[in-house]
Amino acid sequence: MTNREVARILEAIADILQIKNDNPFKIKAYRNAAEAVCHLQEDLLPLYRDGRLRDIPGVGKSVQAGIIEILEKGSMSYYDRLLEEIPSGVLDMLAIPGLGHKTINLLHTSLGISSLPDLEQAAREHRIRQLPGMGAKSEDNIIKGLELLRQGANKATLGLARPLALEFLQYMERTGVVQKAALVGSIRRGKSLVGDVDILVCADDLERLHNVIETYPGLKKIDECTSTNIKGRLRWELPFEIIRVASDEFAAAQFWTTGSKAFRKAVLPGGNLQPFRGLSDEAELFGKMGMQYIPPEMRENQGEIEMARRRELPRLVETSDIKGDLHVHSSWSDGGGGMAEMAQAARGMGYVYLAMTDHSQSLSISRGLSEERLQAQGASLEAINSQFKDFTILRGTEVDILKDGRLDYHDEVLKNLEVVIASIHSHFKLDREAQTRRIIAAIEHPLVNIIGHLTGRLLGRRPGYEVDVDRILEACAINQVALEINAHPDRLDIDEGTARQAARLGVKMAVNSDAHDVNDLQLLEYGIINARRGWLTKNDIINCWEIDRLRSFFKKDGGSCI
DNA sequence: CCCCAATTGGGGGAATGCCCTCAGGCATT
Repeated sequence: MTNREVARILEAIADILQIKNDNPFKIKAYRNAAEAVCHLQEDLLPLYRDGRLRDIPGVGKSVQAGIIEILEKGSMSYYDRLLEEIPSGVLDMLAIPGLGHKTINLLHTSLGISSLPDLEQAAREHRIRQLPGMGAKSEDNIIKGLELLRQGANKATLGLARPLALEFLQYMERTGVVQKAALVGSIRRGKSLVGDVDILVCADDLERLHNVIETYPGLKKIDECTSTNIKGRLRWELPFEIIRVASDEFAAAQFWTTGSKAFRKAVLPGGNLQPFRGLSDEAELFGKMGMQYIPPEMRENQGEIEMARRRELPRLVETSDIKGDLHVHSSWSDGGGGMAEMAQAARGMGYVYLAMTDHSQSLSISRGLSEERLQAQGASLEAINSQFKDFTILRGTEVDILKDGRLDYHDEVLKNLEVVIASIHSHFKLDREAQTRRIIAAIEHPLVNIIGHLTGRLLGRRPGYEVDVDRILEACAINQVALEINAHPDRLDIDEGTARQAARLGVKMAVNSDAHDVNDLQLLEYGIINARRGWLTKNDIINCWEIDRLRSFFKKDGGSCI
């Protein structure tokens, strides 16, 4: 059980209590504990073994007891009892935009709605508009929200699926039941939303393989079990498939099961893998086909096959190419770590620079910095910076783009910063034209360097706002403004398609973690995967550059601006 | 519920505008 999963249970308890209209401080306590567990740098298990769970700020006597129960038994009796009152189907309704705890309580108690299907039926039968505070529009929004949910249904973010898949894979390797094992399928290709976990294995002892899988603590259930296939579900109902092949077929099977379907069809139309038996790895296989090795992230049949035949594949960016992170929050706004702590962690990752980019004043919910506090932060930052010889903290901001396209700080304030990210955090529902003009106004502002999370999408939860990407890319190219690839696995914004289009137009990008604590810095990896899916090289990505080149880009030396 | 002062009891809410319906819930990181 990962920290994140324990946190999700605590969060669910808070949600149930809030729906029940319980003591607000109790709710807050569970939410605080969930957040604290989420931001924890250490695993809960060793903390539990050393009896140090209470050391976590926000974890008291009773939450500690709950966490211990979860770690020991995989469940928690208080949570189970709450679920009897408020079933999980009621909690599912929280995913619908516009429905919060109060409204859900009303729907549950007065109409007896306990699931998403119940909700849909009630909305279609116009029973919801009879409730106080609800009308025809509310019913409309509910139906729209349900449709949105259905689109993302049965898909998990890479951020959820990949760690679970790796944990499962490592478990099988640790038990020694597999001679070879590899992640394949859409997770290997790095898709941002995946349907299932596909793992390829070689295992001589079939019976033992079955036993080992049946006793895996992260297993929910097994649906199907043959000598070549084991299908079932992991935690969070994540489907998995284990594909068992002979040792001399492994490389060919790796190639075949990684896909994608379109790639397979184009590169090997007959699907005859016989000539590729006995190969030692995929590289050899590509060699036999007269091609360069195609990285899994590119295998979508979008021109990469022809390029590989001509030996013209780009050298894709790698995590080790990253020299710094340009979007990081600290406890000055809504981050969980101090500036020095974040800087040390970034330095520990081998970075040579880090931009501190806390929120600006309009985003009050994130304790956005007033111009005065921003100045104070700058002074503190300089003091920390002077302690480093081989590392630089860049003074920056994630400044809000206001409704009309103006920025949330005066130019005199922005002038003193080295990195200005401009992002949208409000007015998501402007029409396409207004939204596009708003963003272009920010791009044309001479002091803006990067546009943060361009579309604001949250994978599986919220579509991005409407923007004209072509016009935005054009404006970025003209004004020497970079687009962010926000690496958070719930965002991955811009997406791979936009990234590829941007690169073709000469628009530079920044792969940023948007970290709110030390752990989050590691999320940058997902951004790199997404960048690779967009065929990017280190030249396309400004935080792969030396600091001098980066600084000169920010000064827009070569641009037509200023 | 947790924390912090003390060892039983009091204090603690992230701020603000939008939206839909008519007072207040919801969304934003």
